[in-house]
Amino acid sequence: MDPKPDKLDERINKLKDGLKRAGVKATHQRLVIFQEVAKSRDHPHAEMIFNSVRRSIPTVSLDTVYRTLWLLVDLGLVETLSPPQHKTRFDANLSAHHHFVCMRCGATRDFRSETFDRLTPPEGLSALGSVNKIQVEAKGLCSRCLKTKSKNGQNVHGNKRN
Amino acid sequence: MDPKPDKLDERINKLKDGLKRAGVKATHQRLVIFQEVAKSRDHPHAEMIFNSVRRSIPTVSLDTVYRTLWLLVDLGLVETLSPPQHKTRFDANLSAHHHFVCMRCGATRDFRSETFDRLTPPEGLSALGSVNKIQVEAKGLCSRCLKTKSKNGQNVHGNKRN
DNA sequence: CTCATTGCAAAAGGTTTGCAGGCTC
DNA sequence: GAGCCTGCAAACCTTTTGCAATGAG
Repeated sequence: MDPKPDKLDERINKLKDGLKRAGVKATHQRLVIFQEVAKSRDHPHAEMIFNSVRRSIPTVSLDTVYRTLWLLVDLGLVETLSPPQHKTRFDANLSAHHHFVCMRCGATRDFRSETFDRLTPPEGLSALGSVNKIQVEAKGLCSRCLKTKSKNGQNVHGNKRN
Repeated sequence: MDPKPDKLDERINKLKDGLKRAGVKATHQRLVIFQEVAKSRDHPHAEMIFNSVRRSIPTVSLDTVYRTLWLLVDLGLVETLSPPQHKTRFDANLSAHHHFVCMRCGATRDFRSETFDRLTPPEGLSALGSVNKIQVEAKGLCSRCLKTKSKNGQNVHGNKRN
């Protein structure tokens, strides 16, 4: 949640470390972009980040924000909430079930768990809004992506993301 | 998961019911589109559905698929896996946490739960792939959307859908 | 000084919309 | 037969890419 300043500093150092280790340059843009993601309490999308960053770097461009974000994801310093495939997926199975999601290609499969079905929202969650369902997401890599992982680098079953 | 035929029939009837009750027409396209979503084991996106539907209705258009899917979502007969906002969201908080997601506007907030942190993948899940993290998603409507719900119909904080 | 990185502008997906003809009720 | 639906084409919005200029190491 709302990271305390010292916690934020710590993260920034981790970032600089990570950048150096990866042999990429610690540009002003990268530092500011990371800082904006790290200090936000919601999970911003690229344009929200773009707007915050613009306050300190008015000339920054949206594509730099995207490139930096994906770089940080590749370095393991930032994660995406959902797979990087902007395709809406549909579900006609309205009974209780849970999802295994491949964070590389976005493939999603149901799985059942009586234990997970019984989970209830923790105290205080209702402050954020109304909860309709509690669902568990197992995030990882599908067997297909596991196979092609080393070969193609970041490539995804015929999709390109570089 | 893989729905048995009788189960599928049952769903189709539920669909026809729902359509009639909503006072919309039970066109051939709608029936086939729903059937394709209902019988697929993964969670297809519009184009996958489009391709399946094309096998029985070669002249169907992609926008009809979209319109029908959103209609079914509005009628509560189909759900989307993630909010209908194709914007990738980023997260610099790598420690264990869980998400409250507004299915209307996509707003996402962290929440903590020691109980949820201790969940482990059920037996057999590894058949689908490797699991990196287990995360709980509380899906619902954020307080802001709860307020504007009745007023604007489907509209979302300045975004337009429909 | 050198090469990675940026900003720009244009392209590339995915999704939505306006309109005229077609089909359900 | 009336009006909802569909298909088409074009628009729209988010994200990606090619290129020349810039700046970090």
